[in-house]
Amino acid sequence: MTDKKKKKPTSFDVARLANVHRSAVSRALSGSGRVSEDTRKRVIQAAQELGYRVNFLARGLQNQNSGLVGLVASRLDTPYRASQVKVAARELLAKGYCPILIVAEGDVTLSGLIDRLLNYSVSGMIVTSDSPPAEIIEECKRLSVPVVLINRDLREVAADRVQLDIQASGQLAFDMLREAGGRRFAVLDPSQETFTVTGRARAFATCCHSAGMPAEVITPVGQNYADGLEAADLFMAAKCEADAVFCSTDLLALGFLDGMRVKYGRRLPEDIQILGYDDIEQAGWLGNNLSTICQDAGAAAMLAVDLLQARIEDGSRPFECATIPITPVHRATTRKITT
Amino acid sequence: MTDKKKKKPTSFDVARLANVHRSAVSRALSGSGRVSEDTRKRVIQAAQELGYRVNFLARGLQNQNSGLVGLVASRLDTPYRASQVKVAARELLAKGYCPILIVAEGDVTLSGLIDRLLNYSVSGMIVTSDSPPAEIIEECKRLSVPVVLINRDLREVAADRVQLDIQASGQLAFDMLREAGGRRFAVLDPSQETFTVTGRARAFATCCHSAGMPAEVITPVGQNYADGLEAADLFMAAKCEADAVFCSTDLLALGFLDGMRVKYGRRLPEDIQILGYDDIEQAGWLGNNLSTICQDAGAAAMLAVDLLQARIEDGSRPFECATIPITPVHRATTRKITT
DNA sequence: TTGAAAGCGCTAACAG
DNA sequence: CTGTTAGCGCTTTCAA
Repeated sequence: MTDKKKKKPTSFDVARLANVHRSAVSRALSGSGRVSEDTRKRVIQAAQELGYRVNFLARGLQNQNSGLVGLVASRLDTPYRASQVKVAARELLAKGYCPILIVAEGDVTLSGLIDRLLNYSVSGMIVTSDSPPAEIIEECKRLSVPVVLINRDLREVAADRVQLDIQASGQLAFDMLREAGGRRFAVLDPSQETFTVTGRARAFATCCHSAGMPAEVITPVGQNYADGLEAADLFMAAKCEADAVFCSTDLLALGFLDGMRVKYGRRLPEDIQILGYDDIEQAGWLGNNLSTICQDAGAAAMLAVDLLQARIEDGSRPFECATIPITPVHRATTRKITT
Repeated sequence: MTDKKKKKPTSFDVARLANVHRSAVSRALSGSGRVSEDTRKRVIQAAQELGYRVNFLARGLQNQNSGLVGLVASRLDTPYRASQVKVAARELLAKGYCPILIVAEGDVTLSGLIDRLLNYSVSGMIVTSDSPPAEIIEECKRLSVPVVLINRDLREVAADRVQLDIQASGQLAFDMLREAGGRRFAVLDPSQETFTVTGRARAFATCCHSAGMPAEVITPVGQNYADGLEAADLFMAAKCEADAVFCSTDLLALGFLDGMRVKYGRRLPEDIQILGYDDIEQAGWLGNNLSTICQDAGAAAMLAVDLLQARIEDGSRPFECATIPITPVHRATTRKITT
C-alpha cells in the first residue's frame, strides 16, 4: 500500500525513521559534512523507504544558489543553434546543473525574461543569443551572477567568453576560395547585423581588397535559407560576375546554392563556386555537398559550460576567452585544389 | 553610487523604505490579497528604487510550487523537435512559467534527470521524448505533478496528451500516393521503433494491403537522414520495384531522396515518387521540394502548453487528448494530381 | 486594510 | 560525530 495522497516526506520524517536528527540527514545526503558510515547507511535506507527527495528550493534558499543555470538562445529552430543548445544542456545536466531555457525572439521581450530568470537565484547564465541587450548582462554582473558569452561582441562588459576568431575566419574563407581558383569574389553580408556573421563577411571583404581583388557585396536581409534565395535574385539582378562567393552562413549558402542551380541553372563548381560557414548537418547532405568552414557548435557549448563551472566554483579567477576551433571542409561546391 | 557588493534587498528592506510591513509588500507584489492603492504605489516605488526582486525560491518553497516546468525532449538537434521545443519554451515563458530543458539521449540517464527535476517542485512537465520510461511518468503522477505527453503511447498512464491520428496519417499517405498514380508501394519503417513513426508506417502498410496492393517494407535502423540514405541502398539491393514510397519521416525521405537521385540517378517524380512526413523546413527547400504531410510542430507544442496550464489550474478536470492537425503538402516528388 | 507570527524544508554554525 | 539552534525570504492565516 503506497502512500497515495500523503504529503511529501521531509528530512524530518527521514530523521525520525532513521533515529537521527534532521541535520544528520542533511549531512548524509548533501555529501558535505562528516557522518559515520552507520548513520549514512541508515539515512539512505530510510530515505529510500520513504521515497524522500531533497527539496532543492529549500536548499537553494539556504545556499543562495539554486543549481539552476539560464541558457539564453535565439533562433533555436536553426540547425546550428539547436545542436549547440542540445550540447550545452546535456553538459550542464551532466555537471549537476539544471538549464532553464530562455528563447529570445526580438529583444523587446528578452530583457523581461532574463529578469525573471534572476528571480530564481540562478547559479549562472550562458548567453548564445545574437543580441541580448548589454544592460541585461550588466544587471547580471551587478547581482554577481556569472555569465558566459558565446560569440558576443568584444566590447561587452568583463565576462568569460567563447568566440571564434573573426579575422582568421575571413582569411580562411578567402584562402579556400582563392586556392580553388576563384578570380572574382562576392560575399553575402546580411543587413541585419550580427557580431560574428557580419564580422567574418567584412573580414573576407578586407582580405579580398588587400589582395587587390575587391569583393562585390550582396546584402540580403537576414541569415537564413530564404535570405540566401533572395541573395541569388539580388546577385542576378546586379549582373554580378563573381565566380566565387562566400556566404557568411551555411543557411545562406544553401539558399543561394538552390537559387543559383535550381532557379538560374548554374552548375557548381564549374559556373560558380560557393563557400558556406558553420558546417551544419544539411551542408553535408548528398544533394547539397556544400564546401564550408566548420565551427564546432558542440565544442563551443562545452567550452562555455566548462568556463561557467570554473567561474561558479571560483568567482575571482581571471576572465577567460576561449576560441572555437575552425576547420576547412572541402566538398563539391568548390573546385578540387590541384596539388 | 549604486550598491556594489551589498546583499540583495529583501522584502524587508522594501517594507522599511515604504513604511509598511513585509506582508504588505508581499501582498502588493504577488497580486493576491487586497492592498490599498496608496500602499501599493509606495511599495512598487520602493521596490523599484532598491532594485528589489522577489526570490522565487522562497516563494516556491512557501507555495509548494515553483513556476518551473520540465520540458523533456530527445533528439533536439532534429529540425522537427527543435522547432517544437522552441515554441513550447516560448509559450511557457509567455504564460509565466520557466522551462527547464531536459535533453534525453538514451533512456539510461533520463530517469535520473527527471528525478532531479522533481526535486525542484516543478509545477508540471511536458514530455516530447520518444521514449521516457513509463515508471517515471508514474512517479510524477504519484507526486501529483501534472504531465502532458506529446505523441506518446496510448497505453500510458492517465495523463493529458497531444497526439496525431496515426490511422488517418497512414491513410492520408496512401491516398496521396495512390492519387498521384502510385502502383507499387513501399514504406520505410525504422527498426528502432517509435510510437508515431512506426505507427504510421504500419498504418500505411495496412491501407496498401486492404487495397490489394501490399507494400514492400524497407527497414533502415533509425529515422534520420543517414538512415534514409541507407534505405536507398537497401531499396536497390533488394531490387525493389516500387514506384511510390512513403518515408515515415521527412529526414528519412530526404536521405532516401538524395540516395535515389544523386547516388542512383533516379528522376523524381518520373522514375519514383517519394512522400515524407512532418514538413520540416528543409522539405520545402528548392533543391528538395519534397511532397509530405505536415504535422504542425508549433501547434502541437501550443496545445501541450495549454493543456498543462489548464491542469495546473484545475487538477481535477477530466483528462484530455488533443489531436495534432495534419495536412497534405503537394510538392515536386509526387506527380500532380490530374483533376 | 494592515501588522504580527507561524511556518515552507533545508543547511550551517556551534556546542556537546 | 551528532544534536541544537538559527535563520534563508517569502506567504498566509489570524487578529486588530
